Amino acid sequence: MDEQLVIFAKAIADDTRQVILKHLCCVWLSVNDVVDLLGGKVKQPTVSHHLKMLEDAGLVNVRQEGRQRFYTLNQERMTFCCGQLISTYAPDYAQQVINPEAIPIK
Amino acid sequence: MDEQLVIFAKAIADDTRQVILKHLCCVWLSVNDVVDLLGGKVKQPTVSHHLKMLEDAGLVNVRQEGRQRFYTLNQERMTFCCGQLISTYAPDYAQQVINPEAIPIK
DNA sequence: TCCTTATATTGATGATTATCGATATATAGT
DNA sequence: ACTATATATCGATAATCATCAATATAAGGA
Repeated sequence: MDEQLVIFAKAIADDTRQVILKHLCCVWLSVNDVVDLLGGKVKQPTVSHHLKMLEDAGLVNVRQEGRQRFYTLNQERMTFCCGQLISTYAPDYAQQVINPEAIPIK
Repeated sequence: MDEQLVIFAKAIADDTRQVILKHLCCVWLSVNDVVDLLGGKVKQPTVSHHLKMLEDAGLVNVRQEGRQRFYTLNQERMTFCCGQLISTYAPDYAQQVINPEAIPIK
């Protein structure tokens, strides 16, 4: 059993976290930036909690700057995990769908 | 927000269900077949519950035969959902990694 | 040093979910 | 019709998890 794939799935198995991931795509945002972008739907401690889960799953990169922590989506990791999912649960498609050259190692 | 992607993620966000999916890869199994393959770790009602979740997510195909229900992994659906994940959360990789010709429509 | 700002952590609460025993339903065989 | 088998559903319970208010930590500026 690939424990990593379960951790990955749990990390994205929440609508709030998926919204956060979308906001973190291609940009670096501080925690409060994310809180603001969510428009008051969730408070800061909740956002911190979600970001920690995403960090534990390797789905975000983090950069500390002074007292702020900036997060961004880790597209390599996302791609790798999806590649693992397809290899494991869609082996008949893996060959056709995936270009192994382009899949990040880890 | 793509609700389907959250449903998909929730469906695979459980280790028992991932084990079940692996057993259902490339073979048709009855509910009791799955129960047996899990070696007494989970009872039949629990397996039925998991299979229902997987069915709701479209991740398994079902075939009724007499009083038995046979399930198998839906690799097309798995591939489609992973393609959606990559398109959404790894757009910079989507072009290189995915062969759009090979991705199932839905 | 004191105050402010940014984020993490703690503890509690409500909601969701995984699990099971018991039971219902449905089908096949006798 | 009766029995056995296969699966689904129900109701309950325990575990997990999302959320928040309060507080701790840590860093920058006065």
